[in-house]
Amino acid sequence: MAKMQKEYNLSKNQQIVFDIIERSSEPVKAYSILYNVKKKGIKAPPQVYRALEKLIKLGKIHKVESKNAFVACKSSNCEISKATAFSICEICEKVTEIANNKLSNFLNSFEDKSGMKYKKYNLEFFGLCKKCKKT
Amino acid sequence: MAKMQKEYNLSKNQQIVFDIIERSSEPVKAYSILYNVKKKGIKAPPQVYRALEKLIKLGKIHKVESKNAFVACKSSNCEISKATAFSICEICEKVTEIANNKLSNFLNSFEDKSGMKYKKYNLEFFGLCKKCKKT
DNA sequence: AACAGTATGTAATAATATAACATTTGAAAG
DNA sequence: CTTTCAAATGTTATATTATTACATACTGTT
Repeated sequence: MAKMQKEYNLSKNQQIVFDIIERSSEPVKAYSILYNVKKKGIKAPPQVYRALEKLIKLGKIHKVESKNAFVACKSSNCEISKATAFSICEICEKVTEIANNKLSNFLNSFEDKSGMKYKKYNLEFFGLCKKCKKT
Repeated sequence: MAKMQKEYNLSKNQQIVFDIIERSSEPVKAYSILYNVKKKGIKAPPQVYRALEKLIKLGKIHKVESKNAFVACKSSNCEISKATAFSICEICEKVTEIANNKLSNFLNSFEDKSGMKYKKYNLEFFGLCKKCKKT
């Protein structure tokens, strides 16, 4: 039920693109999505990019900037995408969204001397994941 | 003197590219650099991208991922680029590197439950700068 | 039915980045 | 000084990522 509520107002193309991203275990690139949805009638880049743009606005996906790739948002309450953090393994390239209250509280309330009020942030951590650290 | 020490081991192309970026008051895009260095004999993208890659490795510039653009590092002690934070105005697009010990201490020591050890991070804050907030 | 806002389809092209290979340079070691 | 090796350069071509522009269709109001 909660799941249906999350998704029932997506348009056809938005739903198709979202499904691809949600089912992937790793970040998906725009042209990889395009390739995978050709069979569903989506043929051209703008169709994909428009869906991506809307999904980001809705907070259903995030863009991992350092990889130009997209992941589904894991936190069900992430209605609007304004605070994102990822951990990225430099060897296996696994990307995980970080859900950590201490981190988000710190960053959401962060202010520096510039007098700028921050509404949004994106943080990407790089390092070695558990598995790759061992090898 | 300190300045010379900072720069004397850059190669010709690296120095040319670095000069462009350092003199700019805003992030510079790779192809904008390319356009500006044609007169200096740099003619092709790989020449620019190779210089950028090296300069990033040296910590002399950073890439602002959300803008695909490059800025000179402001903190003179930033020998190796491993911890970067920027504030980005959503209206005027001004980008400023954030140097804040509380922030960098917090992020450098951050650990989450994933067991991943972070060596590096990039953080981009978005909001309205002082000027744009008023208008 | 008329309207407004959103979404779609399509062709073309812009912008960003890398691959591959030949050549040159510069510093260190013999 | 010359051999050597890593780094840097020059060059052509191409891969990858993203947007512009414009025509059409769908959806939910009034």
